[in-house]
Amino acid sequence: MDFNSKYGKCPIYYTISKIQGKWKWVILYKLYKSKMIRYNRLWNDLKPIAHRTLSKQLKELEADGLVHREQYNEVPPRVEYSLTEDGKTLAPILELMSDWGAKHIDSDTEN
Amino acid sequence: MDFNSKYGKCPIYYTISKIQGKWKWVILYKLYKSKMIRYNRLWNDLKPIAHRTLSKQLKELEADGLVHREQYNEVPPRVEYSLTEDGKTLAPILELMSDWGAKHIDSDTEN
DNA sequence: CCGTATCCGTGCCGATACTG
DNA sequence: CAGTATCGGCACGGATACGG
Repeated sequence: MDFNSKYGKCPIYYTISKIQGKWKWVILYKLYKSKMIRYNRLWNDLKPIAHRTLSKQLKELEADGLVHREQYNEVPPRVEYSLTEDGKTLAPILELMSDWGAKHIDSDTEN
Repeated sequence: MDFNSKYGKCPIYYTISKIQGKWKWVILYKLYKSKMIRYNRLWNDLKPIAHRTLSKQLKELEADGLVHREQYNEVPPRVEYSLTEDGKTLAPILELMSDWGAKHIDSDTEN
């Protein structure tokens, strides 16, 4: 494996590097399930996430072309987030990750 | 979504929390593809990873029951790592992540 | 060969307060 | 409502050296 170039030519390393951050996968999953969701709704669903964190990770996802941001100049302001076409290609991974987690939460004795 | 309990009852959050760490997905992928691999081989393939990092993440994966460690008391010592049955259930995700990365590395203009 | 010990930088992330 | 600004802690991970 060659890590000299930026993403090391290791496909899976590229993927996890691109979607790094404690909440990014969860954010993507939420957007995937909601199709479209307002900032505050997202924030409430993901609480206890901090504003700064949510905002920053959304911005990064947007810059990476995975998330689309639509702003309506109303009063009060409204902003809706959704997956881009590129972002939607992650859907199978999101589903599998969620399924895997669901199966293993149960088998954990605690909780 | 409820994050009061340890894993917040959010399956995908559980998954990424369990497999957190800059290299864990790559390590798992390597083990998946190799079936079984010696420590030094792994270290070479993942270079520039630090010993401390590789060792620690392997230990955590072992503690989480995803990776099996087999030690042979020879001279020189030999240790082989492989996926447990539980670890193998991640295979579809590993495949998809790798595929996704492969597709998107190409479409990145740089590199 | 296969790690652990030690030390240390930095980058992520959270709390809180403030703005258009 | 939808964020940004500022500040700070701390956990993660890297370099290096040493041990079984």
